[in-house]
This record gives sequence, structure tokens and C-alpha cells, in this order.
Amino acid sequence: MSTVYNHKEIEKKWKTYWEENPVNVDDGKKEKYYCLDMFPYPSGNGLHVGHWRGYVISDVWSRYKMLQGHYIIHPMGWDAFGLPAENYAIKMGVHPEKSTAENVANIKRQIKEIEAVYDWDMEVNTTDPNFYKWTQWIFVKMFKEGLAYEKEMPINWCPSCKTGLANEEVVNGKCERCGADVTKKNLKQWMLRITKYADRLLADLDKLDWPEKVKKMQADWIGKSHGAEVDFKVEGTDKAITVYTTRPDTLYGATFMVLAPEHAMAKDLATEETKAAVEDYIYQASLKSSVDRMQDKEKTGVFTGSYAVNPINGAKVPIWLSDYVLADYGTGAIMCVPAHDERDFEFATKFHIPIIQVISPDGKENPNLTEAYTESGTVINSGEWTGWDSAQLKQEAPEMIEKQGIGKKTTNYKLRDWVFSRQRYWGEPIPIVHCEKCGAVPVPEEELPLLLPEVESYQPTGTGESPLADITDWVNTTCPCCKGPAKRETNTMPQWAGSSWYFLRYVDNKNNEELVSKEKASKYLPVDMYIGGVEHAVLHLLYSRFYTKFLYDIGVVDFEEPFKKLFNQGMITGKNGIKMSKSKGNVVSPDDLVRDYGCDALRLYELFVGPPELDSEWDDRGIEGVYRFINRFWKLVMDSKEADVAATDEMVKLRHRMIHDISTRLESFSLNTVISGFMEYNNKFIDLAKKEGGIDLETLSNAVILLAPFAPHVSAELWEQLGNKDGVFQQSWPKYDEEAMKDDTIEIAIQINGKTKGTVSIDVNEAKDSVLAKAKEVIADKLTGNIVKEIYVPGRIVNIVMK
RNA sequence: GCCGGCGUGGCGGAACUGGCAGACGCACAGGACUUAAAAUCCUGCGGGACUUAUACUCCCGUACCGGUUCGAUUCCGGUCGCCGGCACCA
Repeated sequence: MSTVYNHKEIEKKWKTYWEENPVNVDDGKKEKYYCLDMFPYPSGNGLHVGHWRGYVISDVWSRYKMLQGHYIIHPMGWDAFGLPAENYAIKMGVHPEKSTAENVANIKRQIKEIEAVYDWDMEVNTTDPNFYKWTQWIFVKMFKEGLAYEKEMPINWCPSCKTGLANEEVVNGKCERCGADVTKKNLKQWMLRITKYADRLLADLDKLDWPEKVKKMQADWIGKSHGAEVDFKVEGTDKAITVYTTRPDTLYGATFMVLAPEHAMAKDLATEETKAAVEDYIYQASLKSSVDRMQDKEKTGVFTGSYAVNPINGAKVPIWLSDYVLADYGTGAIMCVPAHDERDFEFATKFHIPIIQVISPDGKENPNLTEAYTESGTVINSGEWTGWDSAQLKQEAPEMIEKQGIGKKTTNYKLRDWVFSRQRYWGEPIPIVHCEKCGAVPVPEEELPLLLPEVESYQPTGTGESPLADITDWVNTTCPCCKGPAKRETNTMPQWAGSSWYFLRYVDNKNNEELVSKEKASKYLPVDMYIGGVEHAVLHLLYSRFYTKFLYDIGVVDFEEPFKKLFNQGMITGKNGIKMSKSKGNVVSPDDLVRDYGCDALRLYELFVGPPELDSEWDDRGIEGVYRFINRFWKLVMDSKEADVAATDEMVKLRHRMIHDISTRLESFSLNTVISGFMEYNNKFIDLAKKEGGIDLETLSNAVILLAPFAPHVSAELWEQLGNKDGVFQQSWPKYDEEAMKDDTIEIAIQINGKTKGTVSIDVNEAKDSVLAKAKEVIADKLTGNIVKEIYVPGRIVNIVMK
């Protein structure tokens, strides 16, 4: 081994060595620590430096935990089903199975460059039948528990991807994947009853050590609200329309009702005179895309011709239809209180509907309301409720209404059931058989996996049918129940199906009898630390929590939350914060940087570019800095090894401070300042070595161990160079001694009126009077006024207040 | 519109519970070594004033305006700007 730092030689040596001698071994005694990356989908573009950062962060954390004495579960796998993989395959004109396998091989090669401590024996791939057998098994279990059901309804449809989408996949009315405007399409769909878990998904957020931002996003997405359902009888019939309101305190102010155009009773409410207009309105509404419906600022609507009775006061109120009311939230019908709701106010003003004020800031009626008053206040014009505080009435009204028999207290959620079918080829076939006699029957569990069949054309049809529908000899089957003729379900599952539970499979990926054995699940799970981008806040992370709760309920796992701690790393962008993409031509590949500077230097630089939780602009030039640092550290250690000097007080002090600083910064995930800390201490050691002829070996050994999680190759080599026979990763994380870090004399600032005017050296324990006397001496020439006050914050600062 | 977050040198970014703003690095400039260059090493590097140029000293400076405090990048109120989430959820 040469005496100058040679990354190529060193990294090759240790890569080969670690292949044969893995550093992370389960001796059965160590406590486990599960550190998980969000597994990638194997796109054809390969990895760029942004992907690297996430994997470096998780690897640093894993190796740190290892040095703290843990056995690490640190696996990697492939989220290989789904639209991106399939779209890529279509574009390249090859079968997705082939392109997926190629992409996996390529990305795996690139990931190995990182030299992370992945346990490749645990590898999973969602497209592997031995894996998706269990994805299908979970679906069958859900079906049997009534959580998977079929429903024909207008769903979000992406005309470009030619498939239905879940609510979570629609961003600002556009497809999360391709950005096309999402339309509505009436399709018979498989749905998962995630709403049944809404309360638990919301309540258990409190248990999670996750970024507040993500927890809030999930809470908002679940969108729980409290209110009441109130029944309004339709005049002249025995029917009633139930509305949901969060403002039952305004019930006396309800002057009309609005139903969504899709409401089941909408057509029936039309009279002879209004029939044509009502049917036309319903038809027009059905044509609008969700984007149009969202962007239409101007309210539209049509009067049905029917009236309802406000149950609290018997008032006759007109029933309207309008598309500003959502069919799939609450009951699809609302009571309208124009005086206290902006939307109702706008509608009432436009259609000349009376406005009755029932809440007033001052208890008086305002005859000229120009906008809705949505704050709380005193209740007026409300019969026996008049005089109440509206905020209090809002709380109590639901129960009062319930007692009067005109409605009931209830809660509502924005969360919708999960549209689970995709009309695409590259996904897990939904293991259901449709039989005329028996209805939807699950494929028997022992027949799973239901293999994805070969198909001539896997391109999406766009008709709402999956490409699988063309394979007649696959579609036509026998009913598992009555053995009569039946047809297979031809839709496939969304990409999220596999990713909702993959982290359970890593620890028992060869088990043919169970999804995961009880023993291994309770030994290695749940995930202690989950690292990935924030883009999955309400998608993958919500779905995984739902799946885990379900698997808990059916006794597969003994925990309810999959990921104890979550860390969202920021994105690496190109110049000016532009997202790296092939089309923008700003993708930086790690391959050249690894070749020129080495894996260790790139690992350090990935962390040094900026705070790990924030986006950072990539600038190749900066890697020079960390490369210089490694060279300087290498030289310091090699020179000091020759010199073999004894530790001085200064060296011991710096050693403990270094351990302290690196440890606390690492604990708080301030990884960029960990790297700058290494550089700073290295500079100090180099200066000191110039004076003393070198640095003592204990200090250097500690530094090498601290550096090991970040730059494993060079640390392993230096550890060996220092004459150690065991490996650097068999060591334990160094400890610091607070006492040893302290200075005897310190320098503190002297201020006049809060502005620094000088400094003074004092003994750490020096008495206040003595410090003040010394300080005043230093700035004697500036003490020209009357001293009003003298402040000494021990060990920090002297401030003289002067007039 | 509602809800979050952020705003510090030429650049990326530091600053623990309010206590010497700009650590560490990039870029740049000067010097040493070299025939020369690269590499390496040393020095400087927020703005302004004073000064022949230094040194010294002084003033200003953490988006902007104001407040609390002996003292504010940090706390509070307001304004502007950027980013993210939700978006007619009654």
C-alpha cells in the first residue's frame, strides 16, 4: 500500500474484502436496528447523485448504529411493478419483464458502488411470483374481511396512462405520474375500505416520531370533522333528504338546500316544469372534468322545483342542484346558510335567495350584510337558541338535534375509499373469479400466486378494460365455489400494492408458508428508521400504515405502526433548483465522480452539500474540498504513526471535543455539520501536529472510528495501517468525557450596551467582581459615560450598560 | 383562499436553551515550492469611512418596518418575497 492516499487501490481492496467478510452479523445477542430505504422502482435511467444521497444517509445511520452495538437490518429491493416500469417498456418496445430485469441489474450495480451495508440475501422484488403471491394473499384476506369490494362509480381516469387512479394519485386535478388532466369515468372498480381505518390512522399519528409536516399532511388528508346529520322532509312526499353540517348552530338560518348533481334523488325532485332544465344540468355536470369543476369560480345551479322543510322551524326551503356540492362527501347534500358561509352567500346572492342572519358579532342584526360572517358570535333569530354563544352552541347542537329526533351527531372524513384497480398489464392480477351464480369469489389461497399471464399486446386499451381481458383462455375459468363456468377479474393492482408491505418480507423473504413468520416479525420488526423523499406523505406512507393495521388485526404482525421514525431527505437538484431529469439534460451521474475521487469522497460530499432534510443544488466543484480533506487526514495519520508522540493535554481536550461534536451532530441528523466538524478538527490537529511533531495514536484511532460510517474504505485502511488486527467496524463508538473537554482559561467578549468592544481571558471559575474588574481594564479608554449596570453571564459575556 | 416552512457574504452553508454573526467548504486574489504548470503549503477574502497604501480605529450589516431585552439571525407584531401542502370537504 502506497504512502499517499490512493482511493482506487484502497476501495478495491476493501470492497473485495467485505464481499468475503461482511461486517454486519447477527450473533443472536445484539439488539436489532432496522434502517430502511424507500425501495426504488428500477427505471431505465439509472441512479443520479440525488438517489445516492438518500442511500448514503441511511447507510451512515446504519453503520453508526452498528458501531453502537446493533445488528442492522438494512435491506434493499425493487418496486418493479407499475406504470413507470411499464411505460418505459412500451417506449423501448420490449416486454416489461425483460426491461425490468435489465434495469434492476443496472441499478443494483450502481447501488453497490455506494458500498452500503445492504444485506443482499434479503432482497425482494415485487414482480417475483414468490413475492406477489403474498400481495395477492393480503387482497384475498381483505376481501374475506369485507375490506375489498366492487363498486361502479365515476372515478378519476387518466386519459394518458389509460387507467383509473386513486384520489391520492390526483394532484391539482392532474395525474401524479404524467401530469395529464384527470377526467371522470364510470367504471366498476375494486375498492379498499381504508375509510374504516380513518380514526385509527388519525389517532396513531401521535405515536410516531415523524416530521410534523408529514403527520399534518396525513391528518389533513384524513380530514376528520365533527357535526350533525339533519333530515329535511321533502314537501308533499314521505321522503327526506339528509344533510351533513359542521355548523348545526346556524340551522335557523338555512334558507335553501343544494344537492350534488349526482345525488340519487336529484332527478326525482324535478317537477313537470323543471324536468328539462334539471336533466340538462345533471348531464352538463357529468361532462365536466375535475379540473374544470375545480376551476369554475362562478357558481352554477338549477332549481328542482321541490321544497323541503327545515325541521327546526318548519320553514319551507327550495331545493337546488349545484356542482359545488360534492357527491362523495358527507351525504352529497347540504343545507345552505348564506349569512354564514361564503359559498352559500355567493349562491344565494346570484339566485336571489333570502339571507337570514343568525349569528352576530354584537348581538344586533345587520340589515345590509355584504359578505358571509363566518366567525363566532351571539345567536339571533333562532327561537329558543337565541342568545347562545354560537361557539358553544356548535358544540352542543348535535346532541340537542338528536334528542329532538330531527338528526344525529356524527363525524365525517375527507378520506375516500381507495380505488384499487388499474386497467394496465404490469401489475399483480387481482385474484378474483366472477361467477354468475356465486358472484365475486376469491382464488383459493392455496392456488396463489395467480400468475400474470403472457400476453400479445400489453399496451393499455383505453377502453376501461385491462389488456388481460383479451386472453380468453386465461379469462375463462371455473368457479372455485360451484365449479361452474366463470371469468377471471382482469384488472391489476396499483403499484402501491407491493410497496404497502414489502418491508415485512425482507426479514423472511424465502418463506413459502407465510408472508412472514411470527418469530421473525416480532424479532426484527417494526422498522426503526425509514428514510426517503417526502413525495409519499399521503400515498405510500398512508397505505403502508393501513396495510400494517390490517395485518395486525388478522394476527400476522404484533405491531400497528410500521415505521417508528421517519426521515425525509431533500432532493438534489441541478443548477437553479431545477429537478434533475434526462429531458433537462442536467443529470449528474455518480459514476465519473466515483472514478475520479472515490466512493468515500462522494459519500462525504453528498452529505456536505447541505442539510440533509433540505433540497440542495449540486455543484461538482465542491467535491474537491472533501477530497482534499481525506488526503490531509490520510497524511496526518500516516505521518503521526511514524512520529508516535505522547498525548498532550491539548490533544486529549480536542479528542473529547471532537467525539462530542461529531456524536451530537450525528444524533440530531445534522450530517452536513458532521462533515464540516471533521474538517475543522482535522485542521486543528494538523496545526497542532506541526508544533508537537504529530498527534497521539489514541486520538487518531478515535477519529478513524468516527469517520468510519461516513468514509468506510479509507477508515478501514487507516485502522489497519495503525496496526490493528481486528476491523474498524468491530469497534464501538467512542465516548467523550465532559470534564476532559473543558478549558482552564477561556476568552469572553466584553460589550458596552450590547456591542462587543474587546475580549478578556479569565479563569473558568473566576469570581464576578474579578472578571468585571479585568474587563473594565481592557476597555478602560471607552468607559467615558456613567455606568448604569454591569452584567456578567458566567463563562459567556460581560456587558457594561452606560449612559 | 386556507395551512405549513423559509429569507444570513460572490456561492453552498454555520451559529447549543437570546450572549464575539459569517464556522467549514467552494470560487477568487496574493505569496512559497517548480525551468514552467498541476498538485501541495502559507496568507487574505461582508460593506463602508479614516489613512499615501498598510496597521489601528470607527460606523453599518442576518429580506423590510416596528416592539420586548443590558443584549435579537434567534422571541413578539406587521409588510414583502420565495417554496411546499390542501383546494367549493358544507
